[in-house]
Amino acid sequence: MKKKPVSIRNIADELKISVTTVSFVLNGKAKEKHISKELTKKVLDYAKLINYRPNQIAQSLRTGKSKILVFMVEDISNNFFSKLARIFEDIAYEKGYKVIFCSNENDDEKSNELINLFNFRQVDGFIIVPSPGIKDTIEGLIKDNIPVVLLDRFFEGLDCNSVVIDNVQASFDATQHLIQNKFKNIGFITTASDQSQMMGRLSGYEKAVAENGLKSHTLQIPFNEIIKGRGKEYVKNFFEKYTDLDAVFFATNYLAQSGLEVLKENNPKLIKELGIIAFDDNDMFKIYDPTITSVAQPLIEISTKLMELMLPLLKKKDVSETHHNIVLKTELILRESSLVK
Amino acid sequence: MKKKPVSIRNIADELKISVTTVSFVLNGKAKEKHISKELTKKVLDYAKLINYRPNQIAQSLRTGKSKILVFMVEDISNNFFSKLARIFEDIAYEKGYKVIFCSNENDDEKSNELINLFNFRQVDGFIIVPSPGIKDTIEGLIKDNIPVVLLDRFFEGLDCNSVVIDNVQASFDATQHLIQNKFKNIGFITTASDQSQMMGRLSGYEKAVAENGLKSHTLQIPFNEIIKGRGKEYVKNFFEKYTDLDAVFFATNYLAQSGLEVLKENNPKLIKELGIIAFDDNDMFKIYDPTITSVAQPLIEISTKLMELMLPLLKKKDVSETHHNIVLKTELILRESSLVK
DNA sequence: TTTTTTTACTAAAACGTTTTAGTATGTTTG
DNA sequence: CAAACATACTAAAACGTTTTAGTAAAAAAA
Repeated sequence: MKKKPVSIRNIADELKISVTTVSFVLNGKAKEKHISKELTKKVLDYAKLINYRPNQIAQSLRTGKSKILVFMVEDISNNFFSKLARIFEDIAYEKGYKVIFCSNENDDEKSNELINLFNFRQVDGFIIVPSPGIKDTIEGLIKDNIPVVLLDRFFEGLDCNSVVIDNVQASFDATQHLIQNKFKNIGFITTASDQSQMMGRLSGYEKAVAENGLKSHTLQIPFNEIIKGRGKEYVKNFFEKYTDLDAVFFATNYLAQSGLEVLKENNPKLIKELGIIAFDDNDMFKIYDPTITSVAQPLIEISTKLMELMLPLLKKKDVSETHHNIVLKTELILRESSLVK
Repeated sequence: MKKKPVSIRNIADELKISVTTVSFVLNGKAKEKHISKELTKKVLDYAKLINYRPNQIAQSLRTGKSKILVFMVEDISNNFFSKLARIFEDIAYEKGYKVIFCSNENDDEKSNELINLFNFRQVDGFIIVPSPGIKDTIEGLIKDNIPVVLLDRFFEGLDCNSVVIDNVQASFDATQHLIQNKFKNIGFITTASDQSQMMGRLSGYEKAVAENGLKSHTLQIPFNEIIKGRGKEYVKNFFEKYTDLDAVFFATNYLAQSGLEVLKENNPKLIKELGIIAFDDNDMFKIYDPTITSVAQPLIEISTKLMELMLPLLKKKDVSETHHNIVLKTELILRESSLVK
């Protein structure tokens, strides 16, 4: 029943030539290998006729290249990451690479498990949004000459390719924007994390607040509390404690979601009264009431840069040469929630 | 620099035994193949010591199984599909399968291209949200004995495994709910599509409306107009034409998004006055004002069933035996938007 | 004319597994 | 005591490619 796919051998047999010749032709090495024009054409024509597709598994075994990339993010169901994945998918396919997406939940064990699962040899490269404690693992990959590009965050003191945004500036600008719109008591809700992106966002906020002689009010929720779904309680307590807040800046999109949820449940009219900005845009923000101002990351640019960094690594034999750290600008999308009230 | 991974050969050489023996032991066939306890232990211990991981590419070439599944959806950045992907990911990994996600944009050419790209042999099975015109392609896959399970929609007259929801019932219940809450002029906004899921949703709505002696008001937007981003205009015209609508039911989540966007732009207070239900839930619906009633699909159940149908196909040699069509119930999540106004 | 070079092609090894079809012992059984 | 069987192991083929190291004939150079 199962029709066996045609192989290079079938072509060779049919044309009474060797597999070597067929392989050379099919790999565009006809000239280089002195295969005659006529034979070259015959092979090409017959291959097309029987719709020959090379067995990539066999190719991989022989060449050591699988044409598969791993795109490991925190959570593929998160709006930011899924949008990014969608764009990266197209770029990768265009270059002949397939992509395996996976979610590490920002958990070290899960990250290591996944990286291990892919077993080094069976994928050509890794795009990784690293969890906090896998610096050594990443270092190991680089030592083993596996192409890696970090995304969204990086490790201090680890020389590795990365594509990130200027979190400090983004956060500074957003805060500054709130201040310009007359908000004076700006709360900052973030995760208790020493990862680069979160540190950047915090310091951008603090810088802006300090420069304007305002006080900072930050809530740093432990990550595992968020995982356990207890983030909302923290947010609730925060709003109860600082009743004189006139604005709030959420450092991630899921924090913005829980934050809005809490407000909706406990003090709905505050949603219209507070100045609100969320990090990472969401399609729903432009139809919310009020529409929510957000810090939008340049998804297309990020994906493009990722591939630009990845491609040379995939060609090279020595990956450890020079690393590049790309830092991209964000865009502050102004909407109703941050207007002077 | 690049340290070469250990192979079965290294183990054999080190222990002065044959690769065959090592392979048998490593595949748990020690007893069956009469390998002595002592040798078995020695192999296992040494394999663990040097952290042996089989080269899956070589395994794949030999066995013809890649342990990779393709999960093809309309658009992985769509909330519904990314949530589903996240859950399916875990289930698949648990069973030792990796997953390649891809987006077909509900486009036939793209679908065929992708299926072709995976080249039949290099992946073990396909989970597919089929675009309208790939019935033949799917049939071809089944004929070639490739495991396929359809998702979200199916083809009339094609015998193939599938996991879908009871769209008619879901839509009927949602409409009925609006009617019970005193809405009398219910609009239905959908795509002009003859795909099973959309037909089901339309007929569920129409049945409910007819049974209650109400008039149906439907807007069917051509799919390519939506792609071109012109969906909003259609919605706008619809609302302008039927000014006496008191409720609206959106047949997909992206339609709900454009719909709300249009209302927000042109007639914001209508959002609070209309009865609103959206097909497919969205995290933001519970923090919207008003919170939006939605028809939620059972994501975990869907993913579980998909895997339950897929696994036996992956074992069997003949895929074409009996097919199963799983139809799951949805849940109507009641929120403010559908309450009596 | 002999030697060298170029052209046109190929045999066979290699990638790392799994699996078939063994062999050489030792142990029962009739 | 031979025949049958069980135990413990292995050689080699196979999966479908790519690539190295060729060969044989024709053309060019000496």
